[in-house]
Amino acid sequence: MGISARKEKILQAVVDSYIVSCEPISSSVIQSNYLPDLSSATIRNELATLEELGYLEQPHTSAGRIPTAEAYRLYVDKLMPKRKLSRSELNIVKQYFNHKMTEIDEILRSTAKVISEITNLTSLAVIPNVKDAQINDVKIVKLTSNTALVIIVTNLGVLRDSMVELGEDFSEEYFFAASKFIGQAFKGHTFKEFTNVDKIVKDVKSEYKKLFDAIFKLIKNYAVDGMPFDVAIEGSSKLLQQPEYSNVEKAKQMLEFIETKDKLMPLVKKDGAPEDMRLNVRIGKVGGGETSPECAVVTASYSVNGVNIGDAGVIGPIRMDYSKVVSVLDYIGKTISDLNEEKPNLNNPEQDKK
Amino acid sequence: MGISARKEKILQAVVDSYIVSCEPISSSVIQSNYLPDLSSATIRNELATLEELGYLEQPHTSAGRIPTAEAYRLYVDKLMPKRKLSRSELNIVKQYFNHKMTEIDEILRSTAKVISEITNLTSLAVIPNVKDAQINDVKIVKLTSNTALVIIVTNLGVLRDSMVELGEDFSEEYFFAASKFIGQAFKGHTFKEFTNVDKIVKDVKSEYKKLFDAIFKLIKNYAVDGMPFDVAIEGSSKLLQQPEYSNVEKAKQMLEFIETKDKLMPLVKKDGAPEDMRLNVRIGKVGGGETSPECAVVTASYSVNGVNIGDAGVIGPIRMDYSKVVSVLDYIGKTISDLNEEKPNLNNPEQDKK
DNA sequence: ATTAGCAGTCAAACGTTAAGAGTGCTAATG
DNA sequence: CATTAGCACTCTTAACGTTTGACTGCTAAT
Repeated sequence: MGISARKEKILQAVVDSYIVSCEPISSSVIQSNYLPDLSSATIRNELATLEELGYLEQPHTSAGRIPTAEAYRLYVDKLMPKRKLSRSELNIVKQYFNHKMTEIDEILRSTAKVISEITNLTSLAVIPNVKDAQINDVKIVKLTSNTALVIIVTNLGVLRDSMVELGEDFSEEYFFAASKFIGQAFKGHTFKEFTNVDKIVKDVKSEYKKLFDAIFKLIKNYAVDGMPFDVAIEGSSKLLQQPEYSNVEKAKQMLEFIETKDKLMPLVKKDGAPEDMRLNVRIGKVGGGETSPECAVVTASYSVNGVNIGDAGVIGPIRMDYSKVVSVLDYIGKTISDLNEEKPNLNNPEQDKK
Repeated sequence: MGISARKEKILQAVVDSYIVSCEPISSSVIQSNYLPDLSSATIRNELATLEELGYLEQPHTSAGRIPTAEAYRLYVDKLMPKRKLSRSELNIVKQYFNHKMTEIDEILRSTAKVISEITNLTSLAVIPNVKDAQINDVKIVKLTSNTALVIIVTNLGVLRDSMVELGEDFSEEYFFAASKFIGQAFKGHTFKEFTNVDKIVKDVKSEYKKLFDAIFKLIKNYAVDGMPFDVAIEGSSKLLQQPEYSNVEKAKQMLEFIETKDKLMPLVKKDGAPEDMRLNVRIGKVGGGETSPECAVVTASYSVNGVNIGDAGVIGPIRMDYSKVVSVLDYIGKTISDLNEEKPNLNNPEQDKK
């Protein structure tokens, strides 16, 4: 039960136009730039109905129309033109990803940078969880008399190291041997498998019990909470380039919102949408609560080897170039997947430069 | 060859006043709020001479005076009142530092957060170099067939790990043994000692030669370049609270400046000032070049155990509460030094809560 | 259903005026 | 000679009224 094809065309014209100009669109510009075969009066009639339907609004009686959140929604889902990245944009992406990346962190940080550079918007990248990552090995290294460093090697890369504290003073040799034993115990399993307490706690040699328990607890934490909270933000200043934030009050509200990273986290998780959908588009009062500003968040889930390593995307005014954003996110998604020829040392294969 | 005591009093009144109001200061407010025993006419005369001396300026003929960069300079060096932190401010600092911090990164990040929270300004913290840190141990852990992870334990904390790549496939036992040997070789030395190539390359067992060389190169890099480039920024949105950035253009320029972290780095290094001076105050065109905006940067060097671990401070409009900023930086400096009772596991000693 | 044409509306731009804040100068004072 | 009262002068800011021009909505014709 949609709207007529002509209405769709007109709506698309309004959104397309408004995205670049950020000014109310009049019937005459639609006519001259998009639909020269229709009279402006006809377009005016259609605009009036589109306004009744909730897709458009007028700042005041004698002004043009601007799209509502509904209009953007429809635009993204149906009307938006598919765009290819330009040669130079492709090159920018390639340059960012043509060197080695050892840490998940680094990949996401690069992703955020390149997204911001190409879209000219503020970008964000999060590491939501490593639940699905597979543990390849666990290494334990003695640091001081009662602390040891635990390194978890996964199929995605090396995890930010964690400290464990033990009451006793064990030797380096003890940790070396323990590493081998404990590494074997976890090897091949995903973090997710340790969500339930009592799995795989089979026959732990009593001498390693304490250490094993500490590391088990560590891994369980990863499985439950995901990664220690990390959001990378790039290009905050890009926000101020947008005319909707020429009002400092609005800009401040938005910047504050972006800075409180815990409010940002839930936005990249798609609610309701099917799990396999890679793209997540939120338009309007994104945070739900009253405090969250009117804005749009477009993110994509990125995978290496079929395993989700995180989400990245943009945050900005509702009026953004969705078409460009989507194509950038899409292309980067492919590029990241391609990164992964060797594990866990995610190199970019040389033969890529065909 | 300074200015008269009365002029200093008046100048201080202007700066003090302007810092809170951000509006041109008239002779009458100085009289009523600061120097009731002088007539406004006398103050006007003094203001006129102070303007000739380059300490003040008028936005237009019939306006009050605002301080120049020179005035702030004098204010900071001489006129500024010494302030004590309030009870609640002290508590904020304590709360930030009352849990364990294992990594240098973490300390600086916390420092940036607390500075921003108390001063209500954008803060920054950098890790300029670890040249003076002492190496306690070096651990090498096998990751994949041809890569290994190197962990350098210093008296300040654990360094962000680095990857080394070796042509051959060595066993875990090999790395374990190599760790012991190589750890011994570097133990007790500071990074600085490896600036010159040929020191301490005494008798390396030929079997470890290759690995040793790789790690030696790594440590030399730390010695020369310092830490891999890291600047933490907190509270960018605080910038927009300042009236000088109610103009979006100015705000954008400033945010962009803050975001290009490589421009920020040189600002925390004091040029010309004696090495032991902990405080670094820059006022005016801080970056030197034309592109850098008019602003002020106040940073302090922080040390643990007499070793410099980094610098942190604030960046904001020239009109900032220097007195408060200096006292905050000072107090935090002391707090950080106190953190270090155990090494390298920088715990906050329990007995601190007297 | 479409469209030409026109009256009506409203924001933004402009010019004018008035108010008010603050100075510099002059002349008087101790 | 330093200080100060007093006043004329300057310049910004706010307020107000007017004009301009951009669009629309409606009506009547095709």
